[in-house]
Amino acid sequence: MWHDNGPVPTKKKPPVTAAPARRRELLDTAAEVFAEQGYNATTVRKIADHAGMLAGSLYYHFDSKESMLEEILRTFLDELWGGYDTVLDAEFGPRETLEALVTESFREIDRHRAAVAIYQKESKQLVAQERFAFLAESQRKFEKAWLSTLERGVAAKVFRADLDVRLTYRFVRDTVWVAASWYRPGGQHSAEEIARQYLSMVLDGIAVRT
Amino acid sequence: MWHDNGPVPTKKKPPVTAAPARRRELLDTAAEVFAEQGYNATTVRKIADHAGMLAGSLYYHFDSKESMLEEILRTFLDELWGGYDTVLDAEFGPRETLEALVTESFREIDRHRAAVAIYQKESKQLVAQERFAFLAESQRKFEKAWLSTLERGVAAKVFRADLDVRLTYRFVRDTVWVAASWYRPGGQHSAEEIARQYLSMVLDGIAVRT
DNA sequence: TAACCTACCAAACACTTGTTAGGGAAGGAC
DNA sequence: GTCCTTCCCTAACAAGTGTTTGGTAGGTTA
Repeated sequence: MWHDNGPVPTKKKPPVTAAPARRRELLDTAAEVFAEQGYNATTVRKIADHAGMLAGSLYYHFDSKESMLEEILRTFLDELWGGYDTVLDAEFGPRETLEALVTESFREIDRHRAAVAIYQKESKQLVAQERFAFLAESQRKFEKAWLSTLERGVAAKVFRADLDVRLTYRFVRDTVWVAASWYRPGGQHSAEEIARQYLSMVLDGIAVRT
Repeated sequence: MWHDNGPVPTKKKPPVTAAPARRRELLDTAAEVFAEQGYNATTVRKIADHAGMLAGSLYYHFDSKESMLEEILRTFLDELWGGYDTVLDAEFGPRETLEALVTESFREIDRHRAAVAIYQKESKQLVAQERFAFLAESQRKFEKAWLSTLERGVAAKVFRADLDVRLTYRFVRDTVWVAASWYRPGGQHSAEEIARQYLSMVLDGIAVRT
């Protein structure tokens, strides 16, 4: 039987609340390795190598490999929804909303390339675990935002009436996020340029108008 | 020192040449598990479970987990290029070629859903291994076929002149293959229907023409 | 009947995995 | 000086990994 003896010094003290700079550094390198090799194929020893330390030392900062993954994804989604909510709250017209969402997405890829790649590759298997239930919630919000934008556009006659909005949603969603697998910040195209090209394709098509 | 004693009966005789039906069955279930859980997260014991046997028994049919993966991908790519080459050899106009390639791709997803999902998820990390060099070759052929089709279209003024063909190629490629992650044969839409919707979006855009 | 082949099982192998426990060096606070 | 905190190392652990070896039930062939 246990008695509640107040804040017992149970073990070490992993700094959970105020995130030190070192913690961020380690998460960044971990995200890089996860994105490059895949989560399951990444061993904690590889992460430690890239960080210039030994495997066990990681457990001073984090209490499991999985919790590193969770924190990486949580941080990314928090910032993503910061940007998205700003767009959605502005209550633009459907076309402008779509343009802003796409542009914002490519900006997030620019800022969180590794996290997006991980999200895109692993989220499908992760949502099954209750620990990663926040992924499912994010996906629902995401779907709702996009579907309602497309439907508003069809209703306002700015998008074509014969559109299958669910299919269109899937196409747009996938194309946008999968870009994280080939996008390199500082490459030929900026995030805004890619967004412009993509929007021009999706909105007006690649065929010459006759 | 060894002497060459001719065709020595080295070990058992794994049936490499003529593929028995059982082999195909096992590869199909393996592909299913690989696609669902990811290659690295899939243990040979899980594959054996799904096949109703024990892990060691798999090694009567195959000589490694990796060789199962290789055979799955090889079989898929062989059939894929069967379809693609037929389209390319027909020498349609650029727009018709693009339509045929997209349609053929969705048909392949319909037939090899699991293999496509694996290919899409793992190929990037696999091409580094020399064993999977055939993936790189396939990617080169793939890129060449698409780029030349797009360029032909721009030259013939059936595709817009301000198109960034490399970006367009990436968008189309990704959207098509990533569909394997949500497509379910026997679902609401047939492969041809999805192809039609997708082509309508890419060619003519989703915006209403003004 | 005897020999053989096919397709599997049972049990182990060497190795890698994520994780933990204890210790210690460096540096600031008192 | 001593104490304490931060950050890392050394060394090991148990569980899980892909793979191998030897055996065997059942059918086919000679």
